Amino acid sequence: MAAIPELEAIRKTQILDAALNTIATSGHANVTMDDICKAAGLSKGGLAHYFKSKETLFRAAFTAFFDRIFQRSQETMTAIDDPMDQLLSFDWLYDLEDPDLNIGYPIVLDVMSIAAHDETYRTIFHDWINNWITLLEGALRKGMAKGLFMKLDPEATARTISAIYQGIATRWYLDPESHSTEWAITSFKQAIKGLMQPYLTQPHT
Amino acid sequence: MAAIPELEAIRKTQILDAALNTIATSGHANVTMDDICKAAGLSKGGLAHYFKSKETLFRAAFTAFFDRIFQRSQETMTAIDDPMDQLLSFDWLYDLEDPDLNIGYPIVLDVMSIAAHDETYRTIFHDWINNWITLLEGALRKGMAKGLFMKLDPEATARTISAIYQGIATRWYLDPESHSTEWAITSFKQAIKGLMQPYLTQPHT
DNA sequence: CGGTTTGCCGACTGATCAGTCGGTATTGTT
DNA sequence: AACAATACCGACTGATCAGTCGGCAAACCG
Repeated sequence: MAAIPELEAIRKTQILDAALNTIATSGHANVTMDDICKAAGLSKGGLAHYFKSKETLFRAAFTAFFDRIFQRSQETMTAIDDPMDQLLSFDWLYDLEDPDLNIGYPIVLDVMSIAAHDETYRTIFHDWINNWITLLEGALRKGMAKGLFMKLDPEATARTISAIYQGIATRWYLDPESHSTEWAITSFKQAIKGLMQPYLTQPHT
Repeated sequence: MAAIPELEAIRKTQILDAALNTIATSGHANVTMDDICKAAGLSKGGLAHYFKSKETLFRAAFTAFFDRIFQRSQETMTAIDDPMDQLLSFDWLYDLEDPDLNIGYPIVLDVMSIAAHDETYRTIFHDWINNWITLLEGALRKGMAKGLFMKLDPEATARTISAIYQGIATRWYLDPESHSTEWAITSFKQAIKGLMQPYLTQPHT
């Protein structure tokens, strides 16, 4: 019997963290179960006790990661009051010192490349995006309610804004030599402000 | 001896095409040399005669693909005169009927995910982006020379524009259920027009 | 106490796959 | 004709790896 009842939860997060770190470092295609065992400090059999197969583990790891990122986004955004500032609040994406992001970029790129061939991963991606959209949509609706933004399609606009963030972030991460952090931050601000400009009832400070 | 002297070139493109199609269908991580042999109508030994290793073949295939896409972009763009229309000329990206693009999206996503862990692929990505940037930069410079755009940083702006295209295209491809083609086209036009708005000397028709 | 369950170990197995190599056939050269 | 080089074949090899399984130890149960 387990000494502590929460052992299972502890082990699972321990394994999921190990999996995420290993995948982020080597890429999902190059990761073996042995690598993850080593990173998690468990044996093959021990790991098998908690996750039946590699696929199960990978999916759980990716899902766990996206949940974590969503929490972050939500917390950052709700700490801000002005709707326009909320739309622009994702500058924390451009910080590789942040451990979540450091592993996050490779993970997201891996998930997207798998999603191109796998229905299940497409769903994971879809769900993640939808969370993101819900947050941005909230800010847009609030702005309309407050009379700051004119009438617009909040979902479509939210999708455009998040796609802009993602496009710029991908460049910034994969080719930092040509895409500085200043470029990234200036770019997303200009792009999003430019997009919102026609809908603003008053100039944004 | 070869019956026809161009045999080598023929075989190589035949193999590269087979590789690209197979990778696009299954994802680079799931493709075996045997798969490619079958697709190319050659045996293992036959294929080995032209490409020494899987890595060599993959790199050659990806590079060949990016060259092809660059050609396309260049041709499309030079057929257009107005600089602002040139910036907006990439709506051909949003057409899955196009065979190049049909295989192109999975390929690009694969390359990006590999690039996250592999210097060589980062270079391939970097070079591809730079080609793209050069084209957009040309349009921006022409616009400035013509007095249509006010003074701006052409490289940084070109990078922002192409990042917007890519962000929107990725969404459109991976989650079409939530990102319609109309959304994609409206989005990139709004975003790019919004971005350029402050620099326009006269309203764009 | 004996018996059972849980947690974990790591050697083993079977499958997969990249790359090799001896061979054949066709074309060209002398 | 003899020889050589190129183009291609496919059986084989060695390495890798996911998943299995028998076993052990510690904790709990009756």
